[in-house]
Amino acid sequence: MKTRDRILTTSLLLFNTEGEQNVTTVDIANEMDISPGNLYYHFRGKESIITALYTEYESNLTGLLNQSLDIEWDLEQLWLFLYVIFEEIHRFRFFYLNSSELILRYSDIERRFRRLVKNKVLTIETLCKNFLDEDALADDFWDSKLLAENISLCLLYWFPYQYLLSPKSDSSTLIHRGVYNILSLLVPYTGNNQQDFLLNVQSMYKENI
Amino acid sequence: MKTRDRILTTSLLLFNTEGEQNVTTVDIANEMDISPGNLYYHFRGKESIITALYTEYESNLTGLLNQSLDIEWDLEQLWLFLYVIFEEIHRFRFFYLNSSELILRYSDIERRFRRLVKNKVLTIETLCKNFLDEDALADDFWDSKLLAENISLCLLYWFPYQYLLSPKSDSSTLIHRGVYNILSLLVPYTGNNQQDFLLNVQSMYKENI
DNA sequence: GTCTATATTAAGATAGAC
DNA sequence: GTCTATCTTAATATAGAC
Repeated sequence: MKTRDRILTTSLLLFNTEGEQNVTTVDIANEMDISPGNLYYHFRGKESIITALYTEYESNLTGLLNQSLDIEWDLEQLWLFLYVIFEEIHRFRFFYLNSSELILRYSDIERRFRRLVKNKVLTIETLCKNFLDEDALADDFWDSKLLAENISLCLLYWFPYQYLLSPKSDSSTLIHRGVYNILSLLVPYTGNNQQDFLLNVQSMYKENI
Repeated sequence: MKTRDRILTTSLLLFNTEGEQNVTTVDIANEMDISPGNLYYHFRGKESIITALYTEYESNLTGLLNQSLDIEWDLEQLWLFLYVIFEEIHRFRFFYLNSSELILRYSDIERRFRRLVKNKVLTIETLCKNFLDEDALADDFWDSKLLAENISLCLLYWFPYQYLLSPKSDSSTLIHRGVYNILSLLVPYTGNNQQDFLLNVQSMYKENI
């Protein structure tokens, strides 16, 4: 593994566990047993490491979101889709543990992160419309919009919220619970099959945990 | 107004607008046109300012939460209650814009913040049980717990989410939309009166905006 | 590509005069 | 109580040897 890649991997690990603001370039170099000077040979500084990480994350997530359009979903596919999204978010969770302050300091990432979130909300709205009973989503545009916003909010802040309540949670369990939580938000909009849908989701949850 | 109080007021303002990590003791002193030395006469440092602000916030919110128990709620009271909570959160929103990193650095606040959030979830659960149709909340304990968790998550991250999507939002509109959003989460659990409840909430929203 | 040594900058904090 | 001047510490960044 090349040093440049090791720097990215190590930075990601430290940012996720210690918080981006609590990690310095020297910390990263120490963790890798290389000198700070070496680190600065590969990257102009911390911001440029963060930008490289963000670029990877953005491209992964955009790929996932684009895949999802024009598909007729069943519950199992939907579960898997949400699972993979959560996994990706978890892999780069430091962006979320600190999104508000991070975007204040790095305005380039601010624009890109905002665009990505808006893209995410739109994808979720489309997905909901394809998946859910159209009659159950009221004519009033608020309903489907509110639903998509709440799902998006949950996707964004699920990990920060869970780490706040219990910092030592097991990540795989957290992801399963996150998927379950989002699917539970859909229940009221599944028309006449609410009871079935809920039972299916619950049994899926129990299988996977 | 005494200097000590002016320091707290100014710090709160700067923390909320610039982000806590982007504000130094010198920034605070400059904003007030006093010397850094003077600031250090009144507070041991930034952490001790933050702790003082947190103590005020905690005591305000605990008071609100305690008030709420053992009351039979109608929709109007509930609207007002949520509004006041959101106002208080907004007043000290810097804690929320950066909660994850902040608690990593200040472990005293970490314990207290976690306790407060848990207290909040419990209050919301009780409140839901009092307010909502008991039959609509399934026997399975997950349902009422999930609902309370989602409301709590929304209370915690409403402002960070909204500022992320549109940084220049008007705060009073944001609060109204936050209350509306939370009440909309309750709709599926209002039993046979769902339609009425939703219409009432919507008209209340339109009145208040 | 990598190291050591060092320069630069900024935040945090204190001492002592007024 | 408040100011000026100054110290300490830590993070960021670069230069030059290997």
